[in-house]
Amino acid sequence: MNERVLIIEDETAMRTALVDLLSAEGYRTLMAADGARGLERALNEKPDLILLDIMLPKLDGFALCAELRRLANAVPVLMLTAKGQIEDRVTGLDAGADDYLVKPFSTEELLARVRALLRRAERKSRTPLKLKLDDVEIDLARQVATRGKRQVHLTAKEFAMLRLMAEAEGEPVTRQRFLDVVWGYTAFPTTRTVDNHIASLRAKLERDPEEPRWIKTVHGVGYKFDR
Amino acid sequence: MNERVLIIEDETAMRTALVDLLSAEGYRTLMAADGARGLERALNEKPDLILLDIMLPKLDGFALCAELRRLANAVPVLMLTAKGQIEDRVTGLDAGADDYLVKPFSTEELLARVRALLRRAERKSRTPLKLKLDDVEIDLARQVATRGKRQVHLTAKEFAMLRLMAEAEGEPVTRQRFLDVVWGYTAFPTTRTVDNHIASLRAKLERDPEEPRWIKTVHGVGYKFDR
DNA sequence: GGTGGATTTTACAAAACCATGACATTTGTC
DNA sequence: GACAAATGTCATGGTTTTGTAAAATCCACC
Repeated sequence: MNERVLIIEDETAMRTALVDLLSAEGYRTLMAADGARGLERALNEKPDLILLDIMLPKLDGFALCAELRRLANAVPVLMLTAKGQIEDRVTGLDAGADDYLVKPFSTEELLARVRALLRRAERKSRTPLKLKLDDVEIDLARQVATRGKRQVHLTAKEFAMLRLMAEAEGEPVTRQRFLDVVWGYTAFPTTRTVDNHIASLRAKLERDPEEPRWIKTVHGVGYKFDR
Repeated sequence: MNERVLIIEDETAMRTALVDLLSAEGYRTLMAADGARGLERALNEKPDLILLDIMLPKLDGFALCAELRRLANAVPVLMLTAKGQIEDRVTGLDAGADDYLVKPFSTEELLARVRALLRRAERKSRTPLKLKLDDVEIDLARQVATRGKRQVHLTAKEFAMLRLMAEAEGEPVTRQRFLDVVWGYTAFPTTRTVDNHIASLRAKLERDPEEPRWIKTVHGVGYKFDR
């Protein structure tokens, strides 16, 4: 409870408005007026969420976000963009933002997104970093999998898919969502590619890949990880 | 009681007419004259129902509705469309509207739909997300059913039919309603198809499918779920 | 520029799901 | 009980979705 939100925004009026709004909602707020300080506070104070303007002195929002991700910081980022400032959401999301909002926006709209992002993050933090499937152990953080003593080699994509399913906590994940999250918004493989990776995951992890115990198909929807 | 209805409509005459009509019927009314404000009020004030014009300044009805759903807001939406404005109701229902009405409509027609939607929503909020039938447990939200330890596999259509019957709370559901709700307004299978799906539901869920304990036939009407 | 692994595409087979109609059985009515 | 209408059930076929192997491509690294 009482999540901490870092607001990185150079316009004073907007910044204080955001602080007031979020404080009134019960969030604790932190501020920064330029990109360099913003990055510093983000790393130092580990907020639960960042509201990030794109146009910023010193270091713009894209660069800041990309740098965070480069440092393996997974804090949820909600980008704020003036209309027309950004051609397509792709750029922002590629830099690693989790959602974006076009100014001017209504307060409720903002709060709804903030809540959604925090909920998603909460869920993420709840998912264990290790999975056990019969005799196979998977360390999602370190990207290592073992069957008994022997190492099982999984590729980066396979780990990412597994993590996404684990975060879904048993809910099915659609093929489209696999593509959006694992592949990103700039790559466009066919949805059949997903099936192939599922097949290889099953081949490596399931006792009987023909009758999967863990990675289940949800016909017409996608796949789910069954505990 | 005293449900709150949000009216999003740019034509002043129509808007005041709707407000007058609904107020006279005992509903509390809220208004918005364009899509952006409409979305804001919808999120802020959480009405029990929204009357939504399609042609709107700022943000049209389809987009508004789709955005609501994206934010996981399930408020019932009744779309109002001028004749010829919309080729098929499918588009609106695809955007997540619950019903639609073509202008000009009679006041009684409108009130009937409003009542129907509110009743349906009320019911929905009352129906539990899990059903128990002897040893079979059904989680309608996650779409998983178990008999003892073992999973019982139900198809998407079967879950949808079960949910519809559960929401009816023991009232019989007609074959036509099954088709309208589960199959949608674009598919037209014969009513016999419904019977077949009922048969497979019984085969999977009933102890003795010949003498169903839960899924009862109401001769000349349809089927009901008996608790 | 060659090599090896990862990834994607492609193509085809298999499985799941669904719709239909025939025929048997049950129900309601007279 | 006889009849007609409604429902149960099964076999069948068609369509969509999924499984998977093999070929093609990509890409980092040497």
